Amino acid sequence: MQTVLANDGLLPALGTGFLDQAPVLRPAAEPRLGTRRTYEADAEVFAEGDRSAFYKVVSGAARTYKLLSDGRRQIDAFHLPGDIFGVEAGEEHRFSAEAVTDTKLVVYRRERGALTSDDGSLAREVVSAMMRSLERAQDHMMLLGRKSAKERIASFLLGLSERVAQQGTSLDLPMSRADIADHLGLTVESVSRAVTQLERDGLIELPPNRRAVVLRNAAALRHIAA
Amino acid sequence: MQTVLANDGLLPALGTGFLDQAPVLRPAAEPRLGTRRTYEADAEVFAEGDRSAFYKVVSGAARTYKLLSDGRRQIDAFHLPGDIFGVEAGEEHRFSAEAVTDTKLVVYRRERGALTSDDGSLAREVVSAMMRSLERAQDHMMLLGRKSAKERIASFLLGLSERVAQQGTSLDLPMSRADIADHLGLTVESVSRAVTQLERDGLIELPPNRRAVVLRNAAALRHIAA
DNA sequence: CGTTCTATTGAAGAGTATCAAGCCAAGTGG
DNA sequence: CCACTTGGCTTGATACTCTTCAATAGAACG
Repeated sequence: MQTVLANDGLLPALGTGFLDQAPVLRPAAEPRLGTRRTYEADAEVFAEGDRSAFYKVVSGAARTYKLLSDGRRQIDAFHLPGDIFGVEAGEEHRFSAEAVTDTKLVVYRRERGALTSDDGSLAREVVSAMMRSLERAQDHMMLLGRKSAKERIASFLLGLSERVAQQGTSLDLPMSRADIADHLGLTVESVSRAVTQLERDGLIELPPNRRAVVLRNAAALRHIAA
Repeated sequence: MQTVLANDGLLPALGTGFLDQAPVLRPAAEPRLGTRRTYEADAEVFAEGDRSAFYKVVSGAARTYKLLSDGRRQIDAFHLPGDIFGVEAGEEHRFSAEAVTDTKLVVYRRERGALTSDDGSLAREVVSAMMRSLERAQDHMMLLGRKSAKERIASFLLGLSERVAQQGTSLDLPMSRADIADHLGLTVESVSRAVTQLERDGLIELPPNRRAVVLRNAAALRHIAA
């Protein structure tokens, strides 16, 4: 019988320094299980009610979202290379997922032994991913509940830039304005106006096609982000 | 060496039916570790930056929240009897917690062995609590990002009533309008207006002190909640 | 019975949504 | 290589929901 989540490890782990021991971004570690799949832009990865599995982004980006009956959409998160998403408590997904652009994922199906036969690093990664999701969700609730449009955009751009970590260079925006709007609880028009405003104020700079951003004044953005 | 998170259990558990095996509400099972503490209304349980520990509500209610520098507050969740809160990835709490009313909690400090010497049921409860938090957070993001004031109030009341599970009877509101407002991303005035509106429409009924609700027409509320 | 705190109600204003063009980049076919 | 089309982004005008500011009402407590 194989111990799944580190013996002697997890709960202290849940506590102190767990993430340090098992960084989520480990491109080096080739998973023993899981199959690589390619999705083209806007392709469905899974839908609400599908039997759950989880996924790790290799390249591209994915969005997870929920819909109301009248079509209103809330994108709870964008998932970038290295991120794990789709972890669920139950057997079925409670939200849907799609590729934002052409995307490669590793799919881990929940078959018996799929994780137990591993050395546990994937298991740790999964728990770590879950916690990371929770932390992001908490920050995002603050954004959605209490921040203005401008503050939301500033927060979003800063958060994205921290995650891709290419300081100084241009930050790619793989997602459309509609995606950003549905993530930030705004309309496309409000997103556009806030972005334009920040651009006019000289805090950011955008190329003609508007699908990338250079953060000209990250300090000022941080100040705005509140 | 003691296995912390059920051997052979956790990851399939993360997958299928884990929650069924380890229901969070188990008032019967007396925890072997953890100390009971009493807090009076509005007392601080922990603050952002405090060394993390986690807590189980015995009676009363707690709120966890974050603040922006200018004082705007977002209450990410209310915690009712049976709920576990305060689980963190790092060593420090990333948000603050206070008692909503006079409240009794069991405090589990993260000392080495605090969980390992247990039979694992607490560990399972903790992971389960984390997942539950994540699910609630996802639903709450939909509420904050996309629902109207009236929809938010309807969702909130229904959610609360499902959690206390006293169908038909009066639902206690231990928290103030300000708390509700900061949870739902509204102002006290908007909360009050939406509540009054639902009352005028005959969907709910409130006592003179306005600190409880009877759901007169749950079906209609569900329809509004979207 | 007054004080205090919370909740409600009213009026005015701000911020974002909605509706409607217009613009521009990228792709398509001649 | 150049119209033409298409889809996403931006911009403008107006509407509406929620906030803000202000006052009143009501419950709880001494």
